[in-house]
Amino acid sequence: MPKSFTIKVLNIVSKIPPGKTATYAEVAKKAGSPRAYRAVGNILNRNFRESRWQLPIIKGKPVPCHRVIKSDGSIGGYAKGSLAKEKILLDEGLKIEKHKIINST
DNA sequence: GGTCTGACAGCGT
DNA sequence: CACGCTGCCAGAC
Repeated sequence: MPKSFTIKVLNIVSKIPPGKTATYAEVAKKAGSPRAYRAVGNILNRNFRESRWQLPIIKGKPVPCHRVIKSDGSIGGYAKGSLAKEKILLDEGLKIEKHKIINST
């Protein structure tokens, strides 16, 4: 079992399957603290920057932090820019309308 | 060791 | 319906 919350978050995010997305609240919840969504975003942001703008590797697996979105389904924020994040999500095969993720319908 | 920040979420106006 | 303020947690300085 992980030692720090950061490891948990990175681990969970790295478990997000392609073409899917997870909200900060979900990640935080799975990390053990449903109210730590603030910390989740903070961790990912810092981690991404510290990783030299590349996907951080946890347990030998990349951490697609761009798959983490807001609870409203909106893109939310992104170190490289919400627009870039949206573009990546589109490339993942997700459907985006008005800067918002459309999961099934 | 205390204090401020931050890629959010929820409620109120 | 859109915008604003507050509350929360863990991390970094």
